Amino acid sequence: MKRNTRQREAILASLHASGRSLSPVEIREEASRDVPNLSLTTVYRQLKGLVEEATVETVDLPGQSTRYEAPCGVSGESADHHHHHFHCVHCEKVYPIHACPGSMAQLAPKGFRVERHDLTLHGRCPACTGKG
Amino acid sequence: MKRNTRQREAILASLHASGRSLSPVEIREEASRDVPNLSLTTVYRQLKGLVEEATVETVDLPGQSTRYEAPCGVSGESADHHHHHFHCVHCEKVYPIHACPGSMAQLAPKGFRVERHDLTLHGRCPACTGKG
DNA sequence: GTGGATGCAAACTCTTTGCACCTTG
DNA sequence: CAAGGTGCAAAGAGTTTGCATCCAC
Repeated sequence: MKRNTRQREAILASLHASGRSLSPVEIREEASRDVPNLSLTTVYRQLKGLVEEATVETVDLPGQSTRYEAPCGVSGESADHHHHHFHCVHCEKVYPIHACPGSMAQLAPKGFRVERHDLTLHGRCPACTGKG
Repeated sequence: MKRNTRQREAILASLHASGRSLSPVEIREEASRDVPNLSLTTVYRQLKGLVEEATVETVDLPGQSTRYEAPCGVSGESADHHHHHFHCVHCEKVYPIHACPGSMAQLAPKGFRVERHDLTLHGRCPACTGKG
């Protein structure tokens, strides 16, 4: 995955433009505006390559299939900026949350070594607080 | 799902005996000792019924398919006791954590209404802290 | 020009459904 | 005995792979 193909550019553009985590299907929908016949296969293959080269990050939320996001541009920090996610139960969109409650190590019983944590908030995004 | 079949009993027994969250495949492995020809189809069907009647709870962790657990017997509390999970990155087992850092509502940006949160700790369980 | 990238179709994995047979109450 | 449950096989949904063609460098 080294060449700058139209497909690759369109996929990256969709991720940067959205500012949130997208599923492969969402990416294809967005990128299809630039590359009409873009196949899902190509989306999956490009994402795999982009994740390997750390240009894109995977986002795994409970009960959902993997989404992808462009690393945030927070003050010079690069790719692996630690953050969490907000999942809107109404529109199903996923937004980054650049905050963290801190170490969770004290929650585990003795004998468990905590190395990492994932936190997901569920609720209504600003656009959906009044709906349904 | 109202009858007490051998299959149903074996599935429930495997969940209670384990004390942790099991995948459908793990459940079948355990329950197969009691019911040798137990089909995965039946496991899925019983789990669906058990979840509907709140006898069993689903556990969704990031990047993994749904697991199931018997509600804990913590001091008279019933089915929907709020808790989190610890995922061992070595043996892949999932353990309940009966602790919670409390409300996470303040982490979300203004305009987001937080209704619920999921927290998953990753690391080594007591049996795996020395291994690999 | 050539090796990497693409798109289609087929393969794969996980889960659900259709259907004939079996079991519980 | 009748309604519900089981097991097999097939169907679906999401993701990956094989292969001939295409295109970026």
